[in-house]
Amino acid sequence: MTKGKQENKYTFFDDVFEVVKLIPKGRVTSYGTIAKYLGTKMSARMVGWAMNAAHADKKIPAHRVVNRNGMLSGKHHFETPTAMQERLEKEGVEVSKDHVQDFKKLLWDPAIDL
DNA sequence: GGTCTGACCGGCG
DNA sequence: ACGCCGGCCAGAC
Repeated sequence: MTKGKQENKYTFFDDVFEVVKLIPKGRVTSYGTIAKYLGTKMSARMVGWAMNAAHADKKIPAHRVVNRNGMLSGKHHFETPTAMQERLEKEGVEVSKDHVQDFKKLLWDPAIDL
């Protein structure tokens, strides 16, 4: 069985994509929150890395994912350095100086909403 | 095949 | 209060 199937290989990446896709409009979440929901709060870096792959999938609202400070840390990775902020504002999220206003209120926790 | 980095977080000095 | 460091998983060279 050691060389059976590797179906469970993409658990982490896949889980991240699923959660990010489930983020409601006008709501934001943090890398640590997702990682914690997956059970690996220490691997918040992986969540960000998963977003890198998510960039290939336009169905994944990576702009709704920010760091724990509510700052658009990944904005620099978007098409344009302002695309992330513009999109968030378009969805009703107030963004100022690359950081989400009322982040605590807009913070969407999968463990709570699900 | 081994090494390093990467859109982070939390603890410690 | 601020700064530094370690930790996790996976992909790229």
